[in-house]
Amino acid sequence: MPRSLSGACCAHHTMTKGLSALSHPVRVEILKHLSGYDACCCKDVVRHLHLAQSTVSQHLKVLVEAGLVHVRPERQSSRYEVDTEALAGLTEALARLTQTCIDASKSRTSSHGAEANDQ
Amino acid sequence: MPRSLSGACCAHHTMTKGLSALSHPVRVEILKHLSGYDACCCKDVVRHLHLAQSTVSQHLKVLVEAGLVHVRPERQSSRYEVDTEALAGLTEALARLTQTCIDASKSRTSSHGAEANDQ
DNA sequence: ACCTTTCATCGTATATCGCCGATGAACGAT
DNA sequence: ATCGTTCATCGGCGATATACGATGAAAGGT
Repeated sequence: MPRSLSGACCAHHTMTKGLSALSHPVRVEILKHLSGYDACCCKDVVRHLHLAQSTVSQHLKVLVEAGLVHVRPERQSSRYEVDTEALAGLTEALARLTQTCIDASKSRTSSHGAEANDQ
Repeated sequence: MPRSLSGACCAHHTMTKGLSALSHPVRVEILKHLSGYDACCCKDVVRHLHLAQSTVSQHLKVLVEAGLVHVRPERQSSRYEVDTEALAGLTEALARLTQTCIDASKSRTSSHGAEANDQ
């Protein structure tokens, strides 16, 4: 599922969506909390953070929609769980982007690297 | 305020700021373009994308403020350059978070698979 | 001098985010 | 049936993000 089939545009969109989900400190904290304690429910996260239950529910929704968290919608207390594969895939996507930029920079400075010399 | 994380708070904020900067497809595209072509100026990016010059300038500003891009403010044509070390650092921070979550998940499933963590 | 190019910034309009309280639904217990 | 608990969703409010055009400043060419 974390696989993007064709163009890089789709992959970009998937990556930016995931990064957007992790671009808020509260959601990063939620992710760590979910990974630390199994069988996490919304109320559990609410108790750990100091936010309203509706706010936490929305943050969880963002993480779920980004594919980084699985939810088992049990009526009494929904179980939230980190999708470690999706998280690893997102990390790998960012690592690929980083490596692309590094390679491009290195190829410029090693092969010709003419136009960036003066200062 | 749960100050459970004293030292990691700053690191979290840095990471989320960087991820926030990369959470927009246009900025990812800008980053790739900057790494590919040296001596990139704003107008160059404008020509590559189909956005107004002011919009591109703002996106560049976001990348600069996140520390992912260096700018040499030459008046005629400011030079933008990817800070590959900062980008690598951000990637590493995300990789650490991912590893933390994976380790926590593995320790739960291997040692004690207790799921009923109800209060 | 004048004009062009390039860029940053301002102002504005729209959309989304982040937070909250309130509400209703689903389930267990009494 | 009546509570109590848990959770998702709605509506609202303020703040931020995204996009644009317009403007001004700096440097170079005429």
